[in-house]
Amino acid sequence: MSEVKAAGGGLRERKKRATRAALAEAAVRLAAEHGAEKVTVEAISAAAGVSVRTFFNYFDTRDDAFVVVDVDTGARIRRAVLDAPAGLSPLEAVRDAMAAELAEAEQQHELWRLQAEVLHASPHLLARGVGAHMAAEADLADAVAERLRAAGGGDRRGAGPGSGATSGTTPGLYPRLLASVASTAVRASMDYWSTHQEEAAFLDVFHEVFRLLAAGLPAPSA
Amino acid sequence: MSEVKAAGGGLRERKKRATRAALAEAAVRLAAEHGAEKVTVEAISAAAGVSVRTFFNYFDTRDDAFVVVDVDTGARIRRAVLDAPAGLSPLEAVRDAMAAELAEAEQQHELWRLQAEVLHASPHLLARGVGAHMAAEADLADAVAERLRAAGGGDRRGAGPGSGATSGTTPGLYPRLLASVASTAVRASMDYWSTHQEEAAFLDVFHEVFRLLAAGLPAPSA
DNA sequence: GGCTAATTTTGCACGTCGTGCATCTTTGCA
DNA sequence: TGCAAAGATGCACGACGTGCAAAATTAGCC
Repeated sequence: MSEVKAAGGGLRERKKRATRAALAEAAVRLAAEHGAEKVTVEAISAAAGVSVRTFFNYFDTRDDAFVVVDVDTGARIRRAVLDAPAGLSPLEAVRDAMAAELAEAEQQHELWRLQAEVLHASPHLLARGVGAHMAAEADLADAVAERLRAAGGGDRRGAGPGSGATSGTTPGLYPRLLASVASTAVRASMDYWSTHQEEAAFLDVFHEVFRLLAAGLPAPSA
Repeated sequence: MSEVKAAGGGLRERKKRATRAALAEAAVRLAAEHGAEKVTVEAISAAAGVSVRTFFNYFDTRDDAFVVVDVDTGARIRRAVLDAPAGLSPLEAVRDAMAAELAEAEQQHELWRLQAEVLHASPHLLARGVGAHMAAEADLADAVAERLRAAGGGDRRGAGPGSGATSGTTPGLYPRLLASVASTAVRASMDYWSTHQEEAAFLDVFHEVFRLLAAGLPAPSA
């Protein structure tokens, strides 16, 4: 079921990662050219030089190939949130963790840009993207809850179940909200930026979005 | 392609709405009982007393049946946002519009509850729900932009493209962000509430979420 | 009631998706 | 080199989703 191991030095792991990347890239390029709905699994597989059956060894769904997310992004963000300076608010910690990750992702400029176009062209895939990030969202909520717990020390008003979480229990309302809102913020930033690529840099949009969130989404005229 | 007309007195329209509702209800009930993935279109169609082909006359996708959203919810919310008292902030206007809509939805208590369970059980469908609300999200962004334009009058700092929108142009960053964050807030509320139905009323969770948003998502301990 | 036109439902054929299973090939290791 | 583990492939099969044309239902009219 699309098992994917973390970075390993072995030749096997390396090849698997390469194949997965090749499939994802082929999917995005074909979708950018012909439209996502017109791209069959057969075409993607052929472009990547593997059989159709193999495609489904890497992705559970055709659409997953367009949305591909680096598997250990979640783990890195979790760590960044936990390791962030104690002075930062949860929102700031999450912002910085995501910014670092996005800056990295933006390095493969062309492919990322193509993907943004593809996702923007068919909202259907945007939703799939949200789904792909949903597990990561849960992890993020956990990380936030744990950070709260660490910061709160003995007296952890609002960190226990109800608005936070003890490690091992399910996160409360606040961590979940923060995680989902932050994910949405990324999506909104990408969506806006993908239609204004010439006017603004993505990271500028991203930071403006978090500024608005931290300010409580006040009317822009005020 | 899943054409659905607004409320009409004709016998034809009435029957279409009834069939659609019957299909959606059958889908949710079957999913709640057997798990969403195990429910075939054939089973849903049989339960609703129509042919498989007819199912696809009402829904583009099997999953759409689980996620069904009242088609003119979007229009009602738009109107509520525009008609809200001038003293309310955009966030408050959106909150109240959504609260009214959700209070209405909660009237079919049992079915709504079942649906919440089904969606929560398979995150896959939650994502589909987001997708279903995506168009509504764009409408909401438009409404927010228009409200800003109306409130700002001649001097509409931040309402024009860039952070708002003139009616007819595509919404700026702020309206899009507000719309997507508000939608996410609803989703987060439902998600949390669906695991705490005994402890808290849904609308209480909902209002707490918007309180947190308006406060800029501060750490709960502060 | 009966007739006609419009709309809806239905069956059928077809292509694509996604999965289980058996087999073959490649990799890792001694 | 030879053996064991893991991945790739082909094949069969059920389910999804769509176009098309025929049958059934409804609305409007006499």
